[in-house]
Amino acid sequence: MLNNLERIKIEKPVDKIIEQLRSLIISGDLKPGDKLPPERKLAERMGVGRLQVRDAIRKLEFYGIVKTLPQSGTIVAGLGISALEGLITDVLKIEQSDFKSLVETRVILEKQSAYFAALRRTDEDIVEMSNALEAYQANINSGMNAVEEDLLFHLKIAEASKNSVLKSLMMIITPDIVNSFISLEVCDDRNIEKPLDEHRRILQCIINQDAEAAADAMQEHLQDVLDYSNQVDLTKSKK
Amino acid sequence: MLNNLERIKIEKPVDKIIEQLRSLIISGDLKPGDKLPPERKLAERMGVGRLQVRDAIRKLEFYGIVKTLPQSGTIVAGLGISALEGLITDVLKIEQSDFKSLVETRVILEKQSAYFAALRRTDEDIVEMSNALEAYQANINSGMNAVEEDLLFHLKIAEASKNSVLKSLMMIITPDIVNSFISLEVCDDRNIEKPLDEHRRILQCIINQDAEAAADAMQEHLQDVLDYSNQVDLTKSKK
DNA sequence: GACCAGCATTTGGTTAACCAAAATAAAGGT
DNA sequence: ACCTTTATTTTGGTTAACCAAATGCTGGTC
Repeated sequence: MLNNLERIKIEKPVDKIIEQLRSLIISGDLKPGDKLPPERKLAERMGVGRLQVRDAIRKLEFYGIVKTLPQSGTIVAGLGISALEGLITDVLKIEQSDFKSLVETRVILEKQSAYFAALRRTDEDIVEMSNALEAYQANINSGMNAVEEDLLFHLKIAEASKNSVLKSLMMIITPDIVNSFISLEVCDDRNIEKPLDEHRRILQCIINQDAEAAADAMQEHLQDVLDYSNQVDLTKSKK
Repeated sequence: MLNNLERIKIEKPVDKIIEQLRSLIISGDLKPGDKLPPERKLAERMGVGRLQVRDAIRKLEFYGIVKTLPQSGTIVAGLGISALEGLITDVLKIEQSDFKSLVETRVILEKQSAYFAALRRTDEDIVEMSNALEAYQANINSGMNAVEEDLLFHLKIAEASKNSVLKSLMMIITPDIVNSFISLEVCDDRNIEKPLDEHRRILQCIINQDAEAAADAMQEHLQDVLDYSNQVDLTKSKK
């Protein structure tokens, strides 16, 4: 309904600064490893406040593009110029991920997560996953919204996979998943029993340490969403 | 050599603030959707400067946990409390990812990336990937370090996969990969021809639109690193 | 009584001044 | 001539004051 309003182009000032930093680096004389101009100089040259430059550097540092040493300076990290060129532009666009890519990637991560969880789960992991599943079931039975508990169950699987990066990436895309689901109104109240059964089946495969079956069960569980995302993509392409 | 020095526990103040915010949210009365205390109150209550609270909120906002509206307040985003509990703790630890998880996850992403690239690549993508491969080859032939060009080739494959999220995630973990490689000195100068051949083979599979073969070629290409990461993991567990 | 204009307060955003650590330059001693 | 030591400048980090927009309140008007 308010999707039309979302298109207000908010060119946040920090993004413009990042863009200028990008051209500064690409234009040449900033090899990886040597330090870029101090914050004051950058602020002055770009005609903006120093705090905004600071924020831009923070964001770049968060992505590992630069490394700032206190009271010493900010250096560009090991990643090279050629890679940076494509990198920074997409850092800016990382939020506007399209729904299809989002779901597609989620399926990949979840499948592997279930696969590794089946191989590596401990007894404690089983308890955690079972508890999450029960909370999910309880909310469904009382007719409440169970989106949180649904995600919590998937998160517990990721924990059982013993792969911290896999779990972190899943958590990174999870908020986008939720937002997309809400805005697209996918979470309608039909099919309240089916996902519950699928969750139970996934858990059973993990308990049995059958990795292939767990991955398949997860694939099937997410297949509906995947199909839906393809439909959405088709309808959106008409716009 | 300086790995011993890396263990200096730097409990950055902003992380402590995030931790306190977490307990604030979990402790109860902050339902998702309503706004948390203003920055000044938080700074006063925690006994820290306001700018640090500000940075913590920025970081949380970046992860989509909260949403800050200018001149109005900061609200916690849609994601629920139960999910947040596990989420924020790992946001703090997202940087210290262990090498094995890093490589393992990279293999997953790269395999799928090659798979989709084979299915969806355009003629323009082929040109881009070929150029990256040539640049890689040129640097190798002249005896220079080709890490950047190596990654650039993989990045072009991700672009050809037409999955923006997949590409973004790969770019998120790439800096960590590079840092780990450097600190562990994996990139020794032996085997300079083998990866080049593997790159060519991967590209050929993608051009042929043979998705399975492309994924297998990528798997084989990264198998050495994967094996090495398992060794490292074993040696590190002795420490 | 409902509604709206206008004022005061709240709140995130911004600026400028200041601080301490680090790097650099300079001086002095060997 | 070289190294050590010290003083100065540079640099990121921090604090406090200020700004503009947004919210809530108040009083008046219809």
